[in-house]
Amino acid sequence: MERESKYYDFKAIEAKWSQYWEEKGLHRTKDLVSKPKQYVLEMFPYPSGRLHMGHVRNYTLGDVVARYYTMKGYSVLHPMGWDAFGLPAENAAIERGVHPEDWTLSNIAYMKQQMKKLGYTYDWDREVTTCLPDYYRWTQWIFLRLYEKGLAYKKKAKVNWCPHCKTVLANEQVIDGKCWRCKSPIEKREIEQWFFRITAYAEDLLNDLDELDWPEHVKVQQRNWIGRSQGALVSFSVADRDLTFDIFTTRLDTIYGATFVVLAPEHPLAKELVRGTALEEQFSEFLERVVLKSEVDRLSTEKEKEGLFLGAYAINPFNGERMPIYASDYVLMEYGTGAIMAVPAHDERDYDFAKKYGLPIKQVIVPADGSEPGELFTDYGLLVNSGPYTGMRSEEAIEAMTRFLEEKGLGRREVTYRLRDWLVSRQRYWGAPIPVVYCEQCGIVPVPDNELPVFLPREVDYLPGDITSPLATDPDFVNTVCPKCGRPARRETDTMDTFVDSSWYYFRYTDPHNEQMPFSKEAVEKWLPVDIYIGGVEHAVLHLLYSRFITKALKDMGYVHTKEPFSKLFTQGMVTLGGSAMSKSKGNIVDPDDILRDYGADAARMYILFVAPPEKEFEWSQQGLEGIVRFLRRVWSFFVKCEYVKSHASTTNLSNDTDLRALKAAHRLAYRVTYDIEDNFRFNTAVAAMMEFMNEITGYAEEVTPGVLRHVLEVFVRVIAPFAPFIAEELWSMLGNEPSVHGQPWPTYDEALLQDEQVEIGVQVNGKFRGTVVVPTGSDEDIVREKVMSDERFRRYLAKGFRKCIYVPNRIINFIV
RNA sequence: GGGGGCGUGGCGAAAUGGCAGACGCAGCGGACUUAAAAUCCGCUGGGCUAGCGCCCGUGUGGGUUCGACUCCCACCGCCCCCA
Repeated sequence: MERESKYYDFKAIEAKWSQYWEEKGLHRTKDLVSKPKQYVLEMFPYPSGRLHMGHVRNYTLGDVVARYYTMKGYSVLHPMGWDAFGLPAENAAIERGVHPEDWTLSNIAYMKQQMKKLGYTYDWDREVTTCLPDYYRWTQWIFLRLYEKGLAYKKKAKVNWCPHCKTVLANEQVIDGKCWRCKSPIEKREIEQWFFRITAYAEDLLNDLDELDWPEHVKVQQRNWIGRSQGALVSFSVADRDLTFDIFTTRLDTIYGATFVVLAPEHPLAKELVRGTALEEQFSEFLERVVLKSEVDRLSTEKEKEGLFLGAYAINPFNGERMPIYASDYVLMEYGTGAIMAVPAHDERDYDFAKKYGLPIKQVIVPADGSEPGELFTDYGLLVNSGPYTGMRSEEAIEAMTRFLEEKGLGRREVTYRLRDWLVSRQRYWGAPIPVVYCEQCGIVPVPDNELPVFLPREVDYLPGDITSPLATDPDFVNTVCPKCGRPARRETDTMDTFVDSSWYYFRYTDPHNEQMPFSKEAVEKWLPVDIYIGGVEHAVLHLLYSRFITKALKDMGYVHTKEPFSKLFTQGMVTLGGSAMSKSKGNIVDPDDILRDYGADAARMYILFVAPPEKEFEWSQQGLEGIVRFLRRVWSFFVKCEYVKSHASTTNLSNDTDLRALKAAHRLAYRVTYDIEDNFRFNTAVAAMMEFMNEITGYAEEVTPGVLRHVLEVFVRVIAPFAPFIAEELWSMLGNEPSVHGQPWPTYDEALLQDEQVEIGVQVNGKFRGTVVVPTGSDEDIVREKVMSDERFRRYLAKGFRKCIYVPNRIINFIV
């Protein structure tokens, strides 16, 4: 294995070692029972064409972690795959006439080759591609299991409809309420669609967050998303009519202040109340208008609320007062019961509505601290004007009033969630077909397991021009026979949301070639949960919540042993250019190929790790890259200069003070890099530590005994190996060692060698920094004080003595005068 | 609208209650060179000073503390997510 050049020729080094690793199968998962396991996973990409810098950042982080744990002696699973169904493939088909499958598969081939160039340790024998039948077959299988458990069901829901393109649009295709392609305003249409009952797990999804080693802000986002609220259902009756309805409130304490009631326009009671009255026509116009509004607009506290009096009154069960019933867009049918009591004095949106429609505002809560309440006061406080509850604190009143409701049979305690069921139907071609058929005789019939997969036909019309799915245009696909009764039947033509594909892929990696099951329980038990999951913070809610739900459902069905898929999560920051995320449509892409060609994989990896802390967003800049290349070149020439050490055995037998200095530098380096990796992946400071080590050692290397120098440099090479794997391998052999450095143990450090004998202590007077003194490490206050007092420089500040002295060992001493 | 985040030199950043600016980029000066590039050495937050030094400085305003970039409150600006 001779080097081709005395210069740092990264192309030659990369070519040589990637071939060597491939031949030796270095990246294949080693299933060693004797070692503890570590499942290192990065969120798999959508194969959009080529890698962008965000991918490079994500996968480099994961690769360093995987390599680090391998060197630490773990049995590591580090797989990669493709989230390969999705809309862009269909767009490519429409715009360029390429078949989605061909487009996707060629993108995969390209991106895979890019990943290999970057030196990632993926076990490609376990590659998973969600758009291939041997994968989506199992996505369908999971759908069927959920269906059997009642966790998949059908109901009507709104879709976005573009009247011009005559097609159903995905949410991301609607921009400001307009079609992304033709800019015409979109409409809402209601059709029957499939849902997953994620709300059945709302409580578990919330509670189990506590056990996860996830960033707190992600947990907070999930908690808010689930949005648990504890409150009460209250039954109201309609005055002079034999009708009742339930409202949900979290603020039962304010019920004496209720002055009107608001129904969602979609509420069945609303229609019922206006039927046959003069208001009927006005109401249906109103309803039509509201239905088109987005939820964001409807819930806004800024946008004006629209309401319509329904000509009827409700009776407040606590005080018997008559309250007008309105329908308004700010109440949603999907949340709570679709009906609220409005308390304008103590709720912001009720207040705005009351102002607009001139409705009474009645104070029933005052601040507990006796301060003057404004017209609108939304906090807890003390009750006033509330009959027998007057004088109670809000918390007490809620409890007492709930008991009253329960005793009288007028209501009960209720917990509601903001979380809604997961709509999984997509009226698109490029996705996994939903495996059910519709039989006139038997109704909805699931496709039997032995008939899976339901293959996606290759040729269809992607723009069917009807409120239907592309698959519906293919009679060969649609027409089938009922698996139950054998009569003619129609297939479901919707495909599944791609979040379904990505909600279980981490299980498939453990057993990717299994043809009997999506995975064996044994394989999952061996590897799951994922020990460290790395990906973009933009997935903090959806993907991560869906995956948690699927895992819990599979656990309850006995297919897996774990109730949580990802023990530890690391969310990396975005890579931006010109202030926004790199994306094709914005044309702000930095192509990793250019970087690889001009600077090499090691430089690309080191740079992206060095330039910013990994959880933080960073604005791409090419300039700093030069610095990393210079560093690698400097390392290279230094090792060329030190090549003589290879004829000396590596040793830690020290002969002089410089040997000790060098050894200490190596131990400090090992300590700092280990600590930085363990402490939340602080790779930027880890790389800085390597630079500092180099800056130091190059100053006195020739004075170090060759065997000691060899030992010290071996520490350096092992430390840099996960970061810059190619050059590390080459440097390792330059030191006279056999490959591979990546099979070497991670260097350990000796605490005793981390401390210096002397330490510099900051001297403050009245908290102001005035200089330093050097004392032996670990000196007592007396010694330091003595040293300061006898020092000429501090005399002027301390001439009159001092009142107090604060000493922090090895850090600072502060005199208060 | 709701939710989540981020503000430190010319730039990326470090320091998470104890000497603000480690490490790197850019810049300036020097060495090498016929010259340039590359490389190497030195300087580099701002202001005042002949100099020793002194003052100011982590978005803004308050607070806690012997001591605050770090903790608390309010505000300003920017970014991300929303079935």
